[in-house]
Amino acid sequence: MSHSESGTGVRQAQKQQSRRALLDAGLRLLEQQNLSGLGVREVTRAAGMSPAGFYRHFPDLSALGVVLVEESLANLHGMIRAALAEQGGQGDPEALIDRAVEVVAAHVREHRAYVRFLARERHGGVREVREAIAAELRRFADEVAEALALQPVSEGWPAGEVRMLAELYVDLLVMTATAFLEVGPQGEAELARTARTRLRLISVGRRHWREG
Amino acid sequence: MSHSESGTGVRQAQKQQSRRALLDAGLRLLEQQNLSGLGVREVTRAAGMSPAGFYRHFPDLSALGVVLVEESLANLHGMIRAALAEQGGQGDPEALIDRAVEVVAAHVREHRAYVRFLARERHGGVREVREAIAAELRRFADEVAEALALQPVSEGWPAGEVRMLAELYVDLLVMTATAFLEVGPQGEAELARTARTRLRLISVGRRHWREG
DNA sequence: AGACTCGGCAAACAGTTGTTTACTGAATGA
DNA sequence: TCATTCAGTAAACAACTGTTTGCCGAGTCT
Repeated sequence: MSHSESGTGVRQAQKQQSRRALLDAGLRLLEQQNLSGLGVREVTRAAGMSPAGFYRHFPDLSALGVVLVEESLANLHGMIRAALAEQGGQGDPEALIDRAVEVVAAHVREHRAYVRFLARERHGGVREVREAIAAELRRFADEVAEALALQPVSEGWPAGEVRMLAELYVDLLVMTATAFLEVGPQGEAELARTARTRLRLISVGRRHWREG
Repeated sequence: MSHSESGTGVRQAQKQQSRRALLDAGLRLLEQQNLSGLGVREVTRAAGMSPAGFYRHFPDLSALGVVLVEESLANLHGMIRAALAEQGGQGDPEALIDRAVEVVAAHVREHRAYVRFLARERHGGVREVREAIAAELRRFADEVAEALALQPVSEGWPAGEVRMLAELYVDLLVMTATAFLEVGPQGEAELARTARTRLRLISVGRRHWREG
C-alpha cells in the first residue's frame, strides 16, 4: 500500500494487543502482590498466553515494571499539567491547592491500580523500577517548580529554594494519593480536607518565611 | 533449682538464639528483596537451619515480618521519646526540630536494614505487615501529638488539629528517614538541611495559621 | 506466487518451592 | 535415675519456577 512510514498494520496491532494483555494482567496481579514476588508464568497465565510468549515482548519482569511506571505517571502528569496551566501564574494559590487535591483524588479513583503499583514499588525490591519511579517524580517536581516560580509569592526566591518547595509539594501529593488508597469512600472527603490543610500550612509558612 | 518462675534456662535460651538467627537472616535478605518474594527455605538456609525448623518459631513468613516491624519501631520509638522528653514542653521548637532530624539521621545510620525494611513493606504486598506498620506509626503520632500539645504555640488549638499536625510531622520524618537511605554519605548533610527547612516551614505556617 | 518474517506454542530442562512426616537426642522435671 | 518434653532434622511430597528449544502458521514483502 504505502511506500513509507510504518507499512505493516495487522501484525504490529496484534503484537501490541498481546503486549497490552501482558501489561494489564501484570498490573492486576500487582494489586495484591509485589513485583519481586511476581512470576513470568503467573503473568502469561493471567494474560492467556504461553510462558515463552512473554519473552517476545519483554526480556524481564523488571522491564514490564518499568513500562508500567511510565504509563502510571503519564496520566497523572497530564492531569497535573492541565491543572497548573488552567490556573496559570496569576491564579490564587488557595484555589490551586484545592484543584490539585481534587485532581489527585480523581486520579486515584480512576487509576487505582496504577497508584497502588507506584506506592508499592517506589521503595520495592526491584532497582530498575525504583529508579524509573524516582526519575519520573523528579520530572514531576520540575514541572511543579516551574509553576511555582510563576506565582507572585515566589518573587525574589532563589531557584534552589523554589525547587525544594516543589519537591515538598510533590512528596505531599504522592502521600495524599497513597492515603486515598487506604481509605474507604466515606473517608475521602475528610482525607481531602486534611490534605488541603497540610498544603495550606506550607503555603502560609512560605508567605511568612522571611520574618522567621 | 528454683521452685517457681521460669524454671527452664538453657532450653529457652537456645530457642531464642535460633529465633534470632532467623530474624537476622530474614532482615538481611530483605535488604535486597521484598517480603512477598522471600521464601522459607531461603531464610532457613541463610540462618543455618533445616527448613522444617522454621515452623517451630513462626507459622508464616508474615509472622516473622510482623516481629521485624515491632523491633524496627521499638528502637526509633525509644530515641524519639528521649528527644522529646529531653526538650520537654518548654524547649524552643527550632531546637526540637534540629534534634529530631539528628535523631532520625543517627537512627538510619545505626539501623539501616530496619529502616529499609519499613520503607519497603509500608505499602508492600503483605497485609498483616502493612497493618502492623500502620499501627506502630499511629502510636508514634500519638506520642508526637502529646509532645506538641505541651508546646506554648499550641495554646488554644483543638486536639484534632494538633493530632493532624503530629501526623504531618511523622510523615515528614518517615520520608526523611527513607530519603537518608537513598543518599550517599556525602549527601547526608544537605539532606538534613532540607529536612530541617521543611519542618521549619511547617512550624512557621503553624505560628501564622490564624491570620491566614 | 513464492520467499520470508516473526508472534505464539508445546515440550522439555534442571531447579526451586512450602509443608508434612517420623525421627533423634539433649535439656528438663519428678 | 528414668520418663517426658520439644527444638531441630532428614526425607519425601506434589507442585511450581524461569528459560531454551524447535516448530508452526498467519501476516508481509517483492
